[in-house]
Formats: sequence, structure tokens, C-alpha cells
Amino acid sequence: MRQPMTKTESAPRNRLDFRQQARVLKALANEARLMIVDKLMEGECSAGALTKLVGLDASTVSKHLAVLRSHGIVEDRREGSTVYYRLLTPCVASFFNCASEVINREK
Amino acid sequence: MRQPMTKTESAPRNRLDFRQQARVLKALANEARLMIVDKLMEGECSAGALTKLVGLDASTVSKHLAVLRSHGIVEDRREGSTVYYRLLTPCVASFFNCASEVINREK
DNA sequence: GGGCGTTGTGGCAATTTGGCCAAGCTCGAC
DNA sequence: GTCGAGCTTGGCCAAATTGCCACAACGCCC
Repeated sequence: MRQPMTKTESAPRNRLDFRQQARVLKALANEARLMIVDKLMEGECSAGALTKLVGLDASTVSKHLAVLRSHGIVEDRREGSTVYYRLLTPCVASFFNCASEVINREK
Repeated sequence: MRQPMTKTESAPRNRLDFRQQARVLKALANEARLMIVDKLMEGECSAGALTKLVGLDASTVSKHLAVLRSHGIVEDRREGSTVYYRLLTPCVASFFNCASEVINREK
């Protein structure tokens, strides 16, 4: 699927890889989507509950969830009429830690 | 500097924190800026060299660098007429790893 | 069947992003 | 001083983002 990647020196080197990575980053770079991902780190959650959490219009949240889904960050599971979402790549937690570090440093 | 942070439960919980974190993420969520950050992981580099690397107009790259600077991700140092940039928060390397993981999973 | 609760989709307006060109600024050399 | 190299800033414009509303689609219960 891709070479083992021991550390970071086998990181991407061509434009296409950077473009793909930027897409993933962009999918996370939004206040509402970060709230959703943060919540999903506790476990799966329904679209309705997530809507209540972020406090935006249900249609807006649905689109945010579609973004996360289409980028392989979350997965959905239907049960009756409600749809449950869960995190597909838990490593996104590291984003929160690093972002916090940047924020703290800049004060 | 920061409380131990055992797991992720001491992560942000209010809108303001999420908004700040989203700003940091957004500052990184761009092909050109990712290329710059990736290059700076090797060590400091001049604005001119970075411009050649990303292959865009010098003014465009300068603005990208301004974005990274204003978000506390890089720092600059003047030496004569050339400006050297270097990474301020090395943890951004984790972004590359996680983004790669997401990308690999979605194939 | 009809109605309700839960999600997703289409359309639209306001804002932000990202590129270029042109012009400016600041060094250092002449 | 003037010139040029190196970098930044302002203006402009096309494209993407993000929110809302209205409505469609689906499942469940009466």
C-alpha cells in the first residue's frame, strides 16, 4: 500500500501527496467539524446529538458530516431512521494536542 | 507550562478553543503551506528558496509565510536582505503522519 | 394510509481564500 | 547618491467555504 515509513523522512515529496494531505487537513480545519471530531473521540454519536452539540442548523451539520465522511475521517451506521457516526482514524487526537501547543506558544 | 494532560479529556471544551484550534489547522491546510512546513522540518530556509520550491509567485509565497507566521507556526530572522524562516512548533510533523494514515485508509 | 421524527439535498447569499500583477520597501554594492 | 536583489503589501478577481431556508426521502407508529 505504501512503504513502511519509519519516521518522517519518508514523508511526501511530490505535489500530489501534499495536495491530498492538504485536503485532509482542510476537512478538519473548521470549528464545527472539530467539535464533532472531539465528541466522537468519546465514541459513536448520532447526527441529531451532534447537531444539538454544535448548535447549527441540522442541514449544515449534515453537510459537515458529509465532508468528514467523504474524506475518510468518520464512518456512519444506520439504525432505523437515526444515523450513528464514529471516528475512523483516532490519530486525529494528535491534531488537538499540537494545535494547543501552537496556541499556547503564541501568547 | 501546561497541566499533565493524561489523555484527551483535558482537551478543549468550549467554542472559543475550537475556534482557535480551527484557525491553526486552517493555517496548515494548504498545499503550498504544507510544502513549506515540510521543507522547514529539515531546518531553516530563506524566503527565496521556499519560493523556488513551491513554484508560485514570490508575493503569493510571502503571503503564505505571513499566514504561518501570524499563527505562530514559523518564525523569521533577517540577515542582510534575506529573510530566513524556521519552524516554531515541530509537532506539526504529526500532522503529516496522521494525514497519511487517513489517506491510506480511504483507498 | 397519514403524520412525525431524523437525515440528506438543492439553492442561494455572504464571506474567505488563493493566485497574479504592480508597486513599495530595505539592504548592500557600486 | 543609484542600482539591483530580496521580500512584502495593496489591489483585483475567480473560486471555494459556510451558513440558512425549503423541501425531499426514509423509517416508524398509530
